[in-house]
Amino acid sequence: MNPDADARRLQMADIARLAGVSVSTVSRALNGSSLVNEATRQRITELARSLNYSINLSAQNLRLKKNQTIAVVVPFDAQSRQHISDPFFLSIVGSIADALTDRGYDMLLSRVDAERLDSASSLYDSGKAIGIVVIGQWRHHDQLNDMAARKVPLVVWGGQLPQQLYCSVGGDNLAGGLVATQHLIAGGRRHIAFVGDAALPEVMLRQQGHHQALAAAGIAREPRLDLPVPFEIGAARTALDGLFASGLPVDGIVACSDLLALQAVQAAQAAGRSVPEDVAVVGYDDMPVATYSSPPLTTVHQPVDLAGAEIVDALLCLLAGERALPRTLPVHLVVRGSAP
Amino acid sequence: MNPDADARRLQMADIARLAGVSVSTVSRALNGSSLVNEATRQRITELARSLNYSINLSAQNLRLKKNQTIAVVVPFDAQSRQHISDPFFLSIVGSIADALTDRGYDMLLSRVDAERLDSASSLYDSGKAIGIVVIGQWRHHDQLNDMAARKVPLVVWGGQLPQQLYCSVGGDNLAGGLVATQHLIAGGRRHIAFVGDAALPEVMLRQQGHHQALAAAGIAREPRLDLPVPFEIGAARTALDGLFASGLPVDGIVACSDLLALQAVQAAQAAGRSVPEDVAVVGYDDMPVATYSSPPLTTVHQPVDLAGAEIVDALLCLLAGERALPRTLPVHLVVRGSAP
DNA sequence: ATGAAAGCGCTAACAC
DNA sequence: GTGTTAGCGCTTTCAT
Repeated sequence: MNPDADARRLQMADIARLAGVSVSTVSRALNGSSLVNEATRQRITELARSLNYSINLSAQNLRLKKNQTIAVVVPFDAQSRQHISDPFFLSIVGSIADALTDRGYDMLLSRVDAERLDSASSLYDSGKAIGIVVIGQWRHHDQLNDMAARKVPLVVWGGQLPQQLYCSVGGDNLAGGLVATQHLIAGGRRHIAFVGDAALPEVMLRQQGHHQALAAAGIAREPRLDLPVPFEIGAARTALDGLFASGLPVDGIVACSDLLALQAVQAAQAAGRSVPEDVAVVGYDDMPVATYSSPPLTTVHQPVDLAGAEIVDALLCLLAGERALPRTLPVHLVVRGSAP
Repeated sequence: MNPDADARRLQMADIARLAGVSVSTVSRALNGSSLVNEATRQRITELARSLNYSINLSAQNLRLKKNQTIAVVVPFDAQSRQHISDPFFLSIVGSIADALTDRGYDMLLSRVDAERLDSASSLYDSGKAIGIVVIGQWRHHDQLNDMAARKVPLVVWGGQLPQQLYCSVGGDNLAGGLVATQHLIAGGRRHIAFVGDAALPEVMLRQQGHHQALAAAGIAREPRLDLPVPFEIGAARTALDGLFASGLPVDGIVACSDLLALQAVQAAQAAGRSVPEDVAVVGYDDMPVATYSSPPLTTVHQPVDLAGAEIVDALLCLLAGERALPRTLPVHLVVRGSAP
């Protein structure tokens, strides 16, 4: 017996030999061509299945110049070499995975340095993927614009910015920031802190909404209440402790993620303030954790399930050669115990 | 000018023509072969980069019979068509993504029906991936064994079982269940509920540890204190409310995830019991949320960062033709407010 | 209805 | 050192 006969991968020629037909017939049979006799088609399909044969995709893709792989890129912070820790980003990835699976595409998950988002385009250039989804704009709107200008099929989860060449899909950040702050104001709060790094476009838009709400209520802006903390875990606590220690009056907090909101709750409690009585807290994202914390978080719900589908649809438009317009998805406030 | 000249993808022949050399020379230059003149190598590399050329991987893979893609499979519950919601599974995926990236592999993320884990092997059979990582055994140890018997390079995140043909990597579930319950017993608790579905191997092992701890302390098992609730969100609350309504004495809870623990805390509080005074709660996983809840969760820490590296190392062993033994990673209890 | 043969874009003997 | 050539496993004309 050939020693490596079972180690070698089965290929079409093997099936053809075993079925006593030519490879072309096998190819046709397996692809459901109507040019092949129904009986032989059955026989070949059967044989292939029983031998657990399946087509070599590298060869098929090469021949058909086809590829069904979409790259999803989750940037990481190179300084801290930190893992994706925020549950929101991971949920979005899950949602995209579902949408791609439904439409018969494969998903290549990769991570790139958040400072070099444009390095993601090598995934496209190399033919690994036919399109790219980047989760978040981070600080490099410009790099994303460059990629789009180079005709890389690209969709970005994030905020919609002026002068934007790429297609973005994201929650309505302006509205999110607005409703969060409006809710706190309606609850009688006047000294509202904003927790999030406005260097990120999404956060900047939320902060604009926040400022709009303040202005509409005739509340003067207090710059020291804007805390530019990153999403990465841990960094926020110090800033929040500092806020409560500063003596600055604070009776409300708008945080840019549920995790940040939970940290705000903790910091407040550690400083001897009760939530929501002394300080009302509004989170962002409405992740499962928002329901199960004590008190449960009032938070801005982002439509994660919808997000994956919208991102993928936009990308497929792009791949079909159509123009894909940026999409802004509706958000809404979910009122729970932390800010009734 | 050729109308679709710029639409067509650049290929080696183009570079060769432009550089005035043959394709083989380009191939050699781009692959850093020492057989090519340093000057021409420079020139070709330069040219290729300036034109943004990069190798067609389908062709390269076909030719080299190579492939650097690992499939990571996250099962989903077909009945509820539920998304991956537990942050732990998503963290593991992130950790694997990091480990694969570090080692120069690509990660294909896919989702399969948790009842048909074996369908994952088509990813291997089709050549999409050279190896497979399955997150969790779910109820189909047997299907995983079949895949391994069919020589699919496979590593499974989960518990180590007897009669196991595949390589598993997982936290030390037995020890985890043991220390969680021991800690509660040391704190004077005698009526300890266990929240998790023992039909899943990982949970079963934890439950064994739990029972061992009870036996060692001479505490009789009360079957009604074992709550077989699934990981999926939401289902647990009813069971927990039922527990507290039943009149059965309960002064401690061991939950199989931090999310389940948070729900236990909520259910206890809703039933008028205070945590940790009336009921002490221990979670599992030590996700970020455990730190930021109130009270913060005492929980069994799983080494997520290590997990990705171990899983990938095991798979690479397998791919190198070596035997990969199951690996059990150390866990430890992190004591916080919910069970001091 | 089926087979023979020509490539898809790349690499690696093998020549020179 | 560089070019020529023969495939990798598949699909698809073009014959028959």
